[in-house]
Amino acid sequence: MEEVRVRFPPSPTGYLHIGGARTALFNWIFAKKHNGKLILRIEDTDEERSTQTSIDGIIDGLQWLGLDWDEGPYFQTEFTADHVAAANRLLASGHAYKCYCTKEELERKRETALAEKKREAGYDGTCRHLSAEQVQEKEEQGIPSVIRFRVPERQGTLFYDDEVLGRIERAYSEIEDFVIVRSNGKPLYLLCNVVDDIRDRITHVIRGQDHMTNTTRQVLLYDALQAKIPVFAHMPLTLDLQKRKISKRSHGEVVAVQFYREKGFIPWALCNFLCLLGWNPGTDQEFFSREELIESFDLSRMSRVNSVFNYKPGDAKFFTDPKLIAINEHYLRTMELAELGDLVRKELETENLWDPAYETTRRDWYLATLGLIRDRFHTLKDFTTAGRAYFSDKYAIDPKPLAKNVLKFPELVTWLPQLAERFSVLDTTFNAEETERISRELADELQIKPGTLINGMRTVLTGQLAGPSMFDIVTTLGREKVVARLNDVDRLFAAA
RNA sequence: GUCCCCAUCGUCUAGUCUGGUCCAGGACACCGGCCUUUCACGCCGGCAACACCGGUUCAAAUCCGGUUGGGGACGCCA
Repeated sequence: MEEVRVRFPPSPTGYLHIGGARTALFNWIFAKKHNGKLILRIEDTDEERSTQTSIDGIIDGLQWLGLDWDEGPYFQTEFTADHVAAANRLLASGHAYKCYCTKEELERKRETALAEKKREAGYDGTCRHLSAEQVQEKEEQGIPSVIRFRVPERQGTLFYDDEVLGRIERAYSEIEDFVIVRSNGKPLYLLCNVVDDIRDRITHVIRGQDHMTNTTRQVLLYDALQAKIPVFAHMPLTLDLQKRKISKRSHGEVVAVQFYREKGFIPWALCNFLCLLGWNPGTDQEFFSREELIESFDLSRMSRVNSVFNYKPGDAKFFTDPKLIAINEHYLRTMELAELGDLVRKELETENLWDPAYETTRRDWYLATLGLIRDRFHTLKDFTTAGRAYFSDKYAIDPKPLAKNVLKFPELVTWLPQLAERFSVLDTTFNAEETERISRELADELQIKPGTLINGMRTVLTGQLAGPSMFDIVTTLGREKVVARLNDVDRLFAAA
């Protein structure tokens, strides 16, 4: 059987956004599923808009997501000779012709057509039937020209069979003679893309529905170049709540892959979310390991309906699609602790909170602590913010619990040190049961609710309103830190 | 405007090809309850959709036609 070869061909004119990442993901899964190859090709023929920063960002983003490729990155501009040769072949075989119409002329024609509101398919064919003499004359005058593809003057429709959408048809008469080479000699996307796909022996072109009109024209190109037409699969698009195509321009960083990296998302969680946009396995399964996704994936289960990225600007709680957050949370609290440990390590390192002992003598403590605190967290960032008190003695006290659980009870300034004193004599018995017993006992003696002591303790020890069971916190932190922090309670009153 | 694609809960979607098991299933979000020293997690329960009209049929979310709605494309961008 023929080797499956797919490609991801981003144009480096901006960062990698989630739509592009989704396209890359589906191609990646497809390649893996069929033991095929994924080719990364940077389509940088638009010299004015292509940037190195963008190239780096795209590659960086793909790597972060864990989407690896088998060949490339190739750069389209390195194959200009191929593209020009193909254009010349088309010219020689009569599949293309030189067009001397100027940009300005065409623009004027377009505008008048638009004004009359009866705009027909593109180019009017002025240069299509130029005689050899006329062409020679123009050449001698040095009039610049572009190369246009000569769309066959056929009755009926052109069609191709899309793996997702079924048969797609379009009347030949609806397809204009499109430009394949600019007047400066630079070949255009439509041609380059086909020439490269032929050279790279691409078998399946999996891309967005926004390419559908390109595909009909490219099918013509494959025929004219006498190459086998690949299988096309047009995926539904991802839109915003206003049903607009998502883009950097109108949506900003929330659609950038980089944003999720900076926000502390787990790369695979983003992939998992993305694969559910326009695809489902036909079962109720929503969480997939890589292997499971590759196993379950099938192009035939791709939806034909555009999906909406449920993002509401200005929402403090749901700063991106709530389902994406939910999926990230799911992974955060169910993934292997060792794996989570590696991800959190990076967070701790950037905050200078990493202790090498977490890899050795304190590894058990490190992983157990992550397991204790992760249930309440949303992203990896929470480990160094809300969870900071577990890894550092310098942590902020949230004003809300400070007021509610501490300042409201001024006597805590003596109660908590009292508690600390009783804790301090505990040695091997400094465990959850004993610390709880002692705390309740003291509350009883002071004739206050245990909650007063417990909640005050939580605020002082972690700076947080909420957290794990208080006595798990106490044992995790250890006697020394607990005693020190409780004794230090007066600083909170002093500061207030 | 022209061509192409699409149409199930607020969002992601199952079900449509092969009509009956669907007074439409799951997930997220939301609401309520349980658990609890806090907040979560977890568990239980609830709210919520077949765009509209007509046709075919004993029977339509499912097939057909139309309407409406949405999207995409219409560059010497990719």
